[in-house]
Amino acid sequence: MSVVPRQTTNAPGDPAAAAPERKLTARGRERRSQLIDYATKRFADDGFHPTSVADIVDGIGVGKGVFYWYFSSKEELFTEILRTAQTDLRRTQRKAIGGIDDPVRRIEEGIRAGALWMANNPDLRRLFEFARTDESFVKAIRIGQRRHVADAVEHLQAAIDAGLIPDRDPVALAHGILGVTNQLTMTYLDGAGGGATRRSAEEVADLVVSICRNGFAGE
Amino acid sequence: MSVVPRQTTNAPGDPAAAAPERKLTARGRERRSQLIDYATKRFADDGFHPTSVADIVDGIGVGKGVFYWYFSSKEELFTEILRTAQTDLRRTQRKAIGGIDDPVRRIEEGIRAGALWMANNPDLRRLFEFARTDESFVKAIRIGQRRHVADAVEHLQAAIDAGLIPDRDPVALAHGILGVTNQLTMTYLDGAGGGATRRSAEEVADLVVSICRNGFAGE
DNA sequence: CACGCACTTGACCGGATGGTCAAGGCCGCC
DNA sequence: GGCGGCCTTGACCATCCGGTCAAGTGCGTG
Repeated sequence: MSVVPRQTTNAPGDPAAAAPERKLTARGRERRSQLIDYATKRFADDGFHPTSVADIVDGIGVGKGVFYWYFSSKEELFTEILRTAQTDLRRTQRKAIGGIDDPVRRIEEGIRAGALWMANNPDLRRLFEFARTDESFVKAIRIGQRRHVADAVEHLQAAIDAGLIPDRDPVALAHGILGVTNQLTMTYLDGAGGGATRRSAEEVADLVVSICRNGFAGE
Repeated sequence: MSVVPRQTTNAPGDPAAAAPERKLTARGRERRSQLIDYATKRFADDGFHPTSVADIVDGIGVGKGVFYWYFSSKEELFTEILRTAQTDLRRTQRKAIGGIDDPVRRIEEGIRAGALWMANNPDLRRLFEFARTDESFVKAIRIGQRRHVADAVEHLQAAIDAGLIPDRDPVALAHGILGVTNQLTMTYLDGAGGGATRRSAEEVADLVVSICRNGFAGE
């Protein structure tokens, strides 16, 4: 019997990674979550490539078949983690700016919520960062990032239209905000701060907002 | 023809992989550069882990032994690439602010030079980004980043002392600048810009400087 | 021209990896 | 109590990987 090598290439820009889509009982759903949680931790700690499927199932204490009962491949698992994380981040931000009317405050609270999410989910933040550097996942990450940027642009444009902030390229601004958020949360909350003082999540969020609003020279 | 056992390894008890440190002829130096250049490209295109030593030597068209004649391991090669890239970036920035006295202009030209370097060395930028996500290289990358931040902090502090910019945490500011530079060069110059307009390296550098200086609200 | 050393070859090794599968256990439901 | 399907096992497979090494090749030098 010939071995089917790999099922990739469907429509361009649409990575397949078909999930098994099985009927899961309560027990099954629990095991699936367990796999996702444990894998997230291992991927964040040791990296995606260095973490083998055997590492994951051994760490949980189950047979290898369990993994492939719930996921069709290691890539699919990772993509699934990314997708749900992006959804959660977006929901968190939307909720944070819920009842606010002032566009500038909407921007600021959105930034703060984003920074806090990164601070509270350091594993997922690391996974995002890795995914941006790996050809296999770059596409998946960009879908969420594009949406993320679009959300921010909307509020920036509203503030510009209302004459509340200067008229500058809102897309570039949105990317700038993203960059500051990533870098500062990593530096101050992931142990990457070389000699930098340790800070709480709230302090870092305030710092991010302040820098995004004023830059280094703004009044 | 008897062969005297070659003594390639250095002093015993040295656990860390060290460079072979051989006497290289002109031909040898050229080969070494060729390996570094080709590996840089492959690492940037396909990723560090997915690129095997066999890929590298096959791509160049030499035997596997050649690789291990010049480098003691794949990790050592990568670390070497990182180190020389960091040195080059720093030198470029120092040169760019050479004859400038005004602290604010020094900051701005430093940022611009950094952004231009990233734009002109997209492969190395990607390698930096990956290295930050991999436990094995995080330490190496942080050495350079710490120095990079320290340079920026020095100029920011000078500007603060001269009363030219507001007195805000210069370390956080420096990290913010780094984050903006990385994100914008990636977005606009690495093909990661989802629908964003294509821009020249100079335009992006100006954008980075502007955002770092004023944020989204600064006048 | 001959000698020695820088350089190159490519088969080979032990081990790890992603993924498969036939077989068996377990649980809920009739 | 028995049946069917969700779940689990773990040996097995083909392949690949980083790294080694004995055996050359060819160039610079004396």
